[in-house]
Amino acid sequence: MANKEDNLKKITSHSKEYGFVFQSSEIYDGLSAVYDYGQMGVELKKNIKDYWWKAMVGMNENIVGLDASIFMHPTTWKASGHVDAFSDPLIDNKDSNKRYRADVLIEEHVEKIRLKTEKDVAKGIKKFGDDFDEAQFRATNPNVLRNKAKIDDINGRYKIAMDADDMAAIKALIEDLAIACPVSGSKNWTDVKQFNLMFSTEIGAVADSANTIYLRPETAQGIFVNYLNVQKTGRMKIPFGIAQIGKAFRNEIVARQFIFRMREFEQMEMQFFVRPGEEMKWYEHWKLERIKWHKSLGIDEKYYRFHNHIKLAHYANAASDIEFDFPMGFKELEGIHSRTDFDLKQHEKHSGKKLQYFDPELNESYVPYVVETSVGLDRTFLAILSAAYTEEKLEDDKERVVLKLPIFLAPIKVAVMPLLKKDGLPEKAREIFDNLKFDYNCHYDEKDTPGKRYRRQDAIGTPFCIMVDHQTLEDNTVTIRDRDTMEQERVAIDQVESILREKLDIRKALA
RNA sequence: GCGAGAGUAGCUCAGUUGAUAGAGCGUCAGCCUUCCAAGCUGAGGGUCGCGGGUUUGAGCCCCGUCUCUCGCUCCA
Repeated sequence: MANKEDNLKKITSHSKEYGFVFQSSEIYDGLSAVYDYGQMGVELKKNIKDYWWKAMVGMNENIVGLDASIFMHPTTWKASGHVDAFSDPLIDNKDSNKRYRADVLIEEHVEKIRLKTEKDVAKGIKKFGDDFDEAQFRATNPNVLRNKAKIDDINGRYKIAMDADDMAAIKALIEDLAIACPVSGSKNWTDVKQFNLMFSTEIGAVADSANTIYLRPETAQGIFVNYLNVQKTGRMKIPFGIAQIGKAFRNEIVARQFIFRMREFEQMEMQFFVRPGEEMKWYEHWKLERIKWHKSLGIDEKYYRFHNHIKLAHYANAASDIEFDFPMGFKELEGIHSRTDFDLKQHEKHSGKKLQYFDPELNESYVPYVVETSVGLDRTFLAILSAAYTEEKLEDDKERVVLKLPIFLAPIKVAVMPLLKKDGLPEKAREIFDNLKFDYNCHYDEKDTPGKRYRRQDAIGTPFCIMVDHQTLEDNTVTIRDRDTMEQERVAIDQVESILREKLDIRKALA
């Protein structure tokens, strides 16, 4: 385990050293949980996006793309439930240093009181058997009534406080109820702090609370509010999907573990609109399709597993995660959710617009059900990087660090190098480089010994190196060196392009 | 937010009881001409996280502050 944790450190520093990922605003000591993609990272990230887009939009006739704005009408987030569900009142116990959700503490307290009543009822049943009139007992027993009044009072105060965003009142409630920390047993609490997980800002020149808008915490809502636009203008027939890649923002209380959990991150998601009643069929379909996509990257299957949710979000009736064995253990990489018609219904309600689809086959209109696939782009990036990062022991106790990236995702596809920096070899290598750069990201490198140059390319995951040597000048052949096997193959220069094209073809992966 | 640890060159780090800031690697230039990182010569690079204090004198001692890392709470 310590070894694996070490691995995350190694990947983080390798990422920095070779220009994959830098910490944001590093010259100002950095900004926690925000990262920038460097010259290599931006290429890898772009290739992942393209590959996903190709698999989702390119390969499916009934899926189209969308690029919705990050800013949306504030009512969007009321409708989606994020305004209410995405803000947690938090409180710390000063003695145990444990943090709790204030609402959970209060709920647990209420639950305790409720259990007392149930205990009393159970006692009554035991004592009086069939003669026990439970309904009457619940309606008249002084203890029960007292407890019920307590609960109503607590819930009432809680609701008033929350509706008014009155955190002091929440704290007062916790103190009045004499709730103690389960760990320290003390009632020594900090003030209650509200953590809104959505970032907000103001639109318009004049700051005014009426103009508060949010940075989207998920890209999905942009799809939902556009679903009818796309359906009508694209003449889409159910079932169909809308795919989108975009940034999302969450004000995580604690966000760590490199790019795994960031405040600003990127999602690749697809909302699939289906006939009500058929959602489970499509849910299963997309679970299979999505795991297939991950496995098409060629990473060992043991890195992946499904995790089915038992506790569901407010909008879902089934949910499953594809988890990846990151350096810090199995964690969520992608979520596949059956979101029912919750979101569209909510938007109908809040907008007053009909968001129904007329199904010619059934000759009826309905609000479609939605199956969502949502994969973290940055997490996919980290997954690929951590699976690719390899420290190899070679003969003579030598070591090499190589990124065994899926070759079609590598930032640089081929490096061209002259064996020596003289005898006309650089000119010949340049010629090959200048031709290849139209089709592939290429590097030209003539500095240092060949071995050193190979290792530099290994470190950034370049799958192929083309070496121009003296024989090249005689018979127009070069060697192509393979990143993973380190073996060289001598081929004619005019075959290089077709060889590369075949090796980098994604047909096999996507078939 | 709490607790713990850390902050000196691009990276990894050293820096004694307080006295002109160091190494290795990397980078760049030149030499060498070599197919899997270790040849030679040279150069560049630091207001020691920031601010204040003690002192003739602070990378080092004291106070404050910021940031990062780890743990806890949270995580469609």
